[in-house]
Formats: sequence, C-alpha cells, structure tokens
Amino acid sequence: MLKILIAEDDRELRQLFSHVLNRHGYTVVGVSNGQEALDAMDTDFYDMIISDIMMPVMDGYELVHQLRDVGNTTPILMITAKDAFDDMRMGFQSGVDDYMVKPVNVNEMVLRVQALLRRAQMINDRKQTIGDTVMECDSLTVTVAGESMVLPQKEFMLLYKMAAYPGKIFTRQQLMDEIWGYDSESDTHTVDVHIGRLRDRFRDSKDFKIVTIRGIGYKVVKL
Amino acid sequence: MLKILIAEDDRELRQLFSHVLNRHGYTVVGVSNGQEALDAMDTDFYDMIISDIMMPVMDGYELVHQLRDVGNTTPILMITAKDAFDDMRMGFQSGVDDYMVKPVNVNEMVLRVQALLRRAQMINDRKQTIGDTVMECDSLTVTVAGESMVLPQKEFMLLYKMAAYPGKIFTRQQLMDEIWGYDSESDTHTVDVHIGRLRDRFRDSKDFKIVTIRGIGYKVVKL
DNA sequence: AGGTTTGTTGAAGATTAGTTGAAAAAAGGG
DNA sequence: CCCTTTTTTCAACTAATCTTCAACAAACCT
Repeated sequence: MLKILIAEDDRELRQLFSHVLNRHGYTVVGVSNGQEALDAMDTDFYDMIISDIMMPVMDGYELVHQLRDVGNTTPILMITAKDAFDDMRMGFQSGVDDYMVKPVNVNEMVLRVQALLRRAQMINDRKQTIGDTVMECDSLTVTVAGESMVLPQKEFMLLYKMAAYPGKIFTRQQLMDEIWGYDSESDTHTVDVHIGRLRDRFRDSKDFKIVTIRGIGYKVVKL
Repeated sequence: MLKILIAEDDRELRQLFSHVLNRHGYTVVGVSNGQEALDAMDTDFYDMIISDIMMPVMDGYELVHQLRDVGNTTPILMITAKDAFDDMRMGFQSGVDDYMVKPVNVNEMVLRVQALLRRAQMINDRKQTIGDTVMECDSLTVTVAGESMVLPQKEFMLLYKMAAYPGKIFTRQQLMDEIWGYDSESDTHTVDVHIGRLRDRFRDSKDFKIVTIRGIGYKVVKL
C-alpha cells in the first residue's frame, strides 16, 4: 500500500484530496504545514508528498529545500496558485517533480500521482544481494554468476522477504500477511509449496539455503 | 532524448532553464560562455543551443558567428536583454533561429524550443541502432541489412523506447505513460497487441527480441 | 509406534499473455 | 470534402503459466 503525505493548510481541501486518493487505494496522511510534514516524515516513510506552496509556519518551498538538502528524493507534487509561474519556477528550481495549478482537478491529480509514483519506482531499482545472488524486485529476476532467471511473483517475494533478514525466522502466517495481504484466505500450507519450489531452484546455491524451523516456519541462512 | 546546450553566465538562470527543460524530457548541458559552448560541441552532439548574448570571454553573438562560419546549422535560440533590439537585429543577421527577451517566461521558452526542434528535425534525423538494425525516428523507418520498412507510429515508438534501454523492463503502464501520455484512457492491453505485431515483423531479427516478463511487462534483449 | 509437522506431487482453478478479427479513428488522396 | 486506406483500439477466444489445494509420503518428536 503506497503512502502519501499531504501538506495543505486548507482543511477542506486536505480532506477532499485525502478522500479521493483513499478511494484510489492510497494511504493518506494529512498535515497543515511544512514543519508538520517534516515531523511526519521523521517517524514514517512516505512514497510521495503533495504540498501546497502557501502555508503558515513553513511553506512548500522551504519544505522541498529542507528535504532535498539532506538528499531526500521522495517525489513531490506541488500545488500552486493560479497564474503563479514564478511559483512553478522556484519549485522546479528547488527540486519539485511536478506541479498543479489551483483549482485542482482531482481526477487529474490522481493521474499525476500515479504517473509520478510509477516514474519513481522506475528510477530507484530495489534490489538486494546475498552472497553472489542478486535479486531485482522490478523484474522478479534473480542472477547468480551471470545466469539470470525470472521467478514467479509469489516465489520471488517469498525469497526476497526472507533474504532481507537472513537468519530471521518467519512464520507462515507472517509471510502470508506480508506477501498475500492480511485479508488473504489462502491456506498457509501454500507457503510450503512455494518454499519447496524455491529449494528446487536454488538447490545448488552456495550463497544461502532455506531452513525449516519445525513448528514455527522458515528462515534463510547465509552459507 | 534530445540534447540541448545552454550558454548562460548567470548560474541561477542556467539551473532554472535546465530544470524546466529537463522536466519536459530534454537532456540539458550548461556552460557559462561562448568558448565553453564551442568546446562542448566539439566533444558532443547537441540538437539545439540556447544562448545568452552578454557573456564573458565569448559572447553569444561571436558564438553564432563561429558556428555558422564553419557551416554548423544547429538551431540557436538567443536570449537578449530587454530593449536590446540591436542585439536582436545583429543576431538574426548572423544566423540565429529565434530569440527571447529577458525576463524569460519559461513556458514560452519550452514552446519555442519545441517549435525550433520540430523545424530542425526535418533536417536532423534522430536515429538509434541495435546491432545491424537502424531505427530512424523522423521517418519511423527501421532498416535491417539494406531492407527498410516504415512502421506505424505506435509500433515504432514502442520498439524505439524499449530498444533505447536494452534489458530494461517496462511495464505496460510505463509504456503507455511515455508513448500515449500519462492521461491516456486506452486499455493497457493495447500494448500487447502492438508487441505482437512487432514480434511478427522482427521474427527473424538476429539483433534483438522482445521478451515478456510475466506479471510485469516487456523488455528488449540484444542477441 | 503414533501423532504431528513438513515435503512432494499432480491436477484443478485462476490469472496473465497471445492471437485474431472487426470496429473506430486517423491519415491520405482525389 | 468525401471516400479509401491504414492505423489503432477493443473484445473475444485460445494458450501458457502460475497458484492453490488436496492427498499422500516422509521426517520428526516424544
């Protein structure tokens, strides 16, 4: 579930945006100025930020500045007043990814949000390494010594999740929760089947193996 | 990806222009005077030049002169100080393609850049090669071993986009974003159909093939 | 040994991709 | 400006692959 932070001092607008984005499946947190946005980002990770420019305490520019100065690259969609080309200029200058002019068309907003998030995902390629084995999230590809293979999604996710914390034990239910979703109705025994397939595939791996913890679940151990 | 060279001694302005043009999908390189511009053009090809007139070391006027004298026809958009009509007149005389008066409205700049590039594209053909296969953007033509064929626009774009990053995986939505536009309402399944046609056409290609990544999208791989 | 947990397998079910043809839209030509 | 041709889109169907479940075999623990 992608999380979006909205910084907008107009309470009504904030609620409108939240509502619309919520209906499109995003988790939304709203704050009313830049300072609160920074605070929120300290305690939680957000996939993108939608920020008004004019806000009390700390405005949108300052927010962007502070974030970019410390190397934060979270995509930012800025909202500017109508005809404020200067706003836009300063925005882009300080590292805004996209902007919208008030009054905001919420449908357009959703489209832009989706496009920005897709672009962001394209850039930061989430990958993970264990020994000489490289796992690339975006392509579900695992590469060992130049040999690549694409795994089915569920299998890949399982491996990726467990390989992220070598040695940590995951119960079947935990894995189901994280990969299938909390509300999945599938049998937890399904996990076993996938684990079996993974073991088949990586029978010869000298980087890791999947160990059963009887009565509990599984873990990946480095070799 | 079209490349633009910006010669402007004011660092802030340079960054502003870079940012805006970047957001519109151009690759931008900035230098701070005419001499540096000439140097940059020795080592790299640029699709157009945006140049201030007043610059230290070598001004814009001299830059244009030097380029045109050696037969270089790269489109040039000149930026002049307000009320400097003499600048403008001399500029056009020496071979400037368009000019803008400070303070520059960045939206107008983008429009002018696009117009100039469209005009220039008729002469300057953009192409891309993968193995022995040559793709020419302007004519939507693909040539393999002397055999040329013209593809429909969407098909060509798809191939061109993916061939630009061999091995990189594109989701259907990403491709829709970049080729149809992020606000397209077409079904992403349409991409599949075009991919199918491309595969038909290039069934016998020994340069590349289009690989499906199940659950994700497609990629072009070199052979 | 007996009960419980885990591993393996195959087949049904669900999802995703490929193919085709026809309709709609766009481009080109008279 | 209308008609023809081409391109693009959509929808229906087929094919391929992934996912799940269930049944049984094997391993483990006491």
